[in-house]
Amino acid sequence: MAEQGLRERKKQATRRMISDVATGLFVRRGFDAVTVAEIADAAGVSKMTVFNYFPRKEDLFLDRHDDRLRELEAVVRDRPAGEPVAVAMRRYQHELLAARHPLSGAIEGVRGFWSVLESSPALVSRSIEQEHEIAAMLAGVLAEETGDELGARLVANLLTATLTTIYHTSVARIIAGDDLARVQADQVAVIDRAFDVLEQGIGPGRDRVHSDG
Amino acid sequence: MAEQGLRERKKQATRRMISDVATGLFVRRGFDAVTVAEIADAAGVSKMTVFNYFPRKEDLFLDRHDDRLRELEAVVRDRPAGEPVAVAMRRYQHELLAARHPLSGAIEGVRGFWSVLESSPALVSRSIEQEHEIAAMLAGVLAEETGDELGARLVANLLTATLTTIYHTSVARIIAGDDLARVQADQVAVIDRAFDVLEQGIGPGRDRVHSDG
DNA sequence: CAGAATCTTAGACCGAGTACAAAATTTGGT
DNA sequence: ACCAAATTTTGTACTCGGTCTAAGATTCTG
Repeated sequence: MAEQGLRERKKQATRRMISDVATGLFVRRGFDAVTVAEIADAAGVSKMTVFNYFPRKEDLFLDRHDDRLRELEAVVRDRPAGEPVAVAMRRYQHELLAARHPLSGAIEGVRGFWSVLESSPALVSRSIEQEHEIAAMLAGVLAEETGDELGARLVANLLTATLTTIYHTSVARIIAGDDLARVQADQVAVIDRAFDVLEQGIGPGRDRVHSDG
Repeated sequence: MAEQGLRERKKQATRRMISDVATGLFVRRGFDAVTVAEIADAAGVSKMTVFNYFPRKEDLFLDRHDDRLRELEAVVRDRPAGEPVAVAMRRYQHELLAARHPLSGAIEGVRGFWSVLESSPALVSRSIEQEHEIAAMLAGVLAEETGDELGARLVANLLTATLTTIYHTSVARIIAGDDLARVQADQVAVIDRAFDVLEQGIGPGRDRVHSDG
């Protein structure tokens, strides 16, 4: 199964090549200023081929989404039996951060990434859409586990909101020019605070710091 | 200030007329099957004028967004001093439901609305974007109140996730063919459950089931 | 090596959205 | 009521993302 034949290998290579060429152009000149025809040209390929690999122009830039979706699904599915989703996800976020993973948001590269993203409403819109796909996936997995549709959707949407808040907090600070090392250090507390709120709620109930149950 | 002059009144009328014509066409034939040129034609106006009032085609259908945004902002801003946002928002959701307001999601009309919405990815995408705008607005208002950026964003995003979950729950059931009266009755509990989760968190902490009062 | 299956290509085509300058309409002052 | 300024509407032409189709090139199977 590791062997895939020439055709499949060529396709993977072409896909990556197109994506790389496109990303390079986007970074240099901004998303909207680069046309698909231009990308095809620079990649030595026809416009149709570009769309063949990437249904929308936005997918040329946001092409890690599927991987992320699969990884998040694995986090939920493969967590120890009986462990609350929030606990597994909190741990995963800490791991991302510790590994200096791009998706932790606490990495130098987000500057370039974010400036391209913000350069285009279409790109922003698509990334929001991807966030929604994550929520839908989580809701599906959880509903499968518990059979409780409403509960699954509630948890999935709250969880997704938590993840994006954590990510955006880091990105915002790095964009603002904060020192990377400092942001990385602070993110540990950000993750914990976010998940504390998720687990204990926003209600004024008992003081947030402490749990009596 | 009630008097607005002929020009302003005409603009309002034209705007509404275009929107009505467009909505009619969308309902009959689906969003993507109707071109803007066609709408302009049917409305007896030029294509440019349509875009003059509605920057994107999607706005022709989702034109209540600004009102909603303002109303939600008022709910937060005008709530009794010291009252938690979640409490004010919960009350507001119950009011929407009691008033059989379209935005409660528990109303016959959502069928047509939703079928048009689902008929177009662009429309779905735009509505998700609007949801994001709501979250951003709430985050802004809350940050203004407390000065706590991270806390504001956390609460705003969780709150928005709660609102959309409530709405979608109702819509999904009505689409599925459930009896309207029954859905409306059940929504009271849905709202309370959703806000209970929001206020008390998804953690395993205290038993989630209790407290129906 | 032959034929089936798949991928790529060129070119025409569609619709959303923009640019621009001319024409129509409302406004405010007299 | 009339004129000039401000604003809105319109027609036309254009760009760009995305789809369609039919033909050509490449890889696969045996």
